[in-house]
Amino acid sequence: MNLRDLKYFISVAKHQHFGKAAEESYVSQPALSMQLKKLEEELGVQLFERTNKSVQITAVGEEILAYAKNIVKMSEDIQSIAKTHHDPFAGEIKLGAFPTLAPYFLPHIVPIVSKKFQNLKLLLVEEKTDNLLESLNEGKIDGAFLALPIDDEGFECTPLLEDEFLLAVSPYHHYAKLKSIEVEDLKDDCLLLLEEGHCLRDQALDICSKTGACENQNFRATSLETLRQMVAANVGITLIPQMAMKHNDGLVYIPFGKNKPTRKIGLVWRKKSSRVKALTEIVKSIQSSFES
Amino acid sequence: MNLRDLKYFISVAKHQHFGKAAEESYVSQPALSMQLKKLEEELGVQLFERTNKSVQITAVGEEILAYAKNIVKMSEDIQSIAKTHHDPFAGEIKLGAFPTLAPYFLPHIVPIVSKKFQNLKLLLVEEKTDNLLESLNEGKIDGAFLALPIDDEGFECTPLLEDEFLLAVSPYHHYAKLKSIEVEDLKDDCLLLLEEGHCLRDQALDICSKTGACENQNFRATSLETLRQMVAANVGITLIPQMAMKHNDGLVYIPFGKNKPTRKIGLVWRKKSSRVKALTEIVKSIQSSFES
DNA sequence: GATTTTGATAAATTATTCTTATGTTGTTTG
DNA sequence: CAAACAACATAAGAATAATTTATCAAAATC
Repeated sequence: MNLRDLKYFISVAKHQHFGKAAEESYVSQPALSMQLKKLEEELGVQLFERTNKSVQITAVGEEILAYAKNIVKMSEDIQSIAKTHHDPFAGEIKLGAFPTLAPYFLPHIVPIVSKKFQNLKLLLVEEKTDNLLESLNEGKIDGAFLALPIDDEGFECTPLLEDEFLLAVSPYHHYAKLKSIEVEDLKDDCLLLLEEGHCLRDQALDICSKTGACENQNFRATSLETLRQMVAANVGITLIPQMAMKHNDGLVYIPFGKNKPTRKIGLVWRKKSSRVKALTEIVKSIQSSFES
Repeated sequence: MNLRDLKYFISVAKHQHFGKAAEESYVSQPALSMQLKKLEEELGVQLFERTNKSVQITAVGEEILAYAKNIVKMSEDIQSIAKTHHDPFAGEIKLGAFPTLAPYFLPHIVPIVSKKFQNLKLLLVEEKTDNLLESLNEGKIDGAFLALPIDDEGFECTPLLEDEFLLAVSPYHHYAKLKSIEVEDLKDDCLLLLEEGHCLRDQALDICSKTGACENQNFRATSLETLRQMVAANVGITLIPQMAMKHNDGLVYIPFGKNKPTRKIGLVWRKKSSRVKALTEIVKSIQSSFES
């Protein structure tokens, strides 16, 4: 069986005439006759009763015709699906971001991207980095906004921005009056950190280990907002990325002086991703939005 | 696009491996790779992301996969439909008989045929001859029990039996005592006949015209049973086919002597009918039932 | 009765698809 | 680290399949 044969079949059923069907199918009449004969032989049933006067579909033919029409329709559906996806800037694209980035970053870039690519549906996922990498690998998402570097040969990473860490303290904390601070000054402090699995925690720990600062072992926040509340309550101090900084949230943010600790944010995708085109264009549009 | 390509596609999606898919499809791996590549080019979308390590279906691929599976399933449905109809003595067969034959003839032959061809569903239609011929031509029915001869080149006719006409009279009629009668004896009689369109009427008129008998113009029955009632009420006399004769119906049936008028009943079908095999076998089984 | 219509058939050509052999790339292993 | 392996892509020739043109045969029309 063959899609083409089914189309011939449908055409003959429609016209009840081999010649007209052949014309409609842009083939010669013998070609169509032969294919139809072959189809009948393959199925072992007679699809039409032919006389010189008329071509009549049989009962089995009628039954099969319904299926044939459905099959051809679905094959056309496939082509139309392909066509809409043919435009790389159409269809759905699934992006992820980790939890300490998503709520502060996505609200900025989503309007930019969706305005530029009107036919692109952005589906967003907020997950911890490890889960995002797994989803990426499994093809569940097309790209992820992650803290670079990502060490995986299968991935392509494009840096987007460098996000500065600030020291967040309560207004009543003795650091609150400082205009700036150095990383080394923290060597005797204990920082409040997020629970395991957050990359922000790892980044902060990394900074701590370089300076001698330690982690407050009594508490681990489950979200950055919780952390913010804890600092406001003067339970301790922490590092907050500039992006997550809020004005009038009851906290004092102290910038670092010379060796500013930062996190580098970039978009990551599978090298062989079928959405490479869309992803690189998304990166471009985000980058140009930073320039203005 | 092509049914085979879709099968290849489904197989690769299933195994996530070209080699295994090729094995399952009984083709070489390059053949499968090429067809899939062609399919991708035709559709203008990438169906899989390929690395040496893994084969992953794309989002579009996933979407198309669902359709492809459906298409392949339906093509298998077609084959199974064909297979069940492959037995020429299976499925439905539509037969017709005219009204003055159907109620007396079909009850005899239906049990015989349906016992012999257990998988054959008999659908029966009772219509006047002209309508049956039209239905036959249009393929609405596969065969018809008609009074022969039928003059149509497109039809095949097989005679089944010769049905004798008897003269039906009331017990109070002056013919009632006769043991037999000749057609010529009716030359001064007026017969009760059926309304227009019944072949029995035409047959009776034919006999009348040969003998000089006339039709009773005051009344035309709509069915043979009505006619029987009229004769019983001694309104007139008529010709009744032997097949429709009843015992103890209050009528006297007088057989004709030498030149017995008869109607010849046969099965008629389109020469090119797809059910020729079944029809000829049905004829055989009916004929052999008469012998016993 | 000649002509036209319509589907079937035949032979040659063209197109497609397959197989085998080989290439390329990345991974695993001794 | 090189060799072997695994997996998909590519190439060329062979095998299949489908198409076209020409022709036939049956039936219908004028």
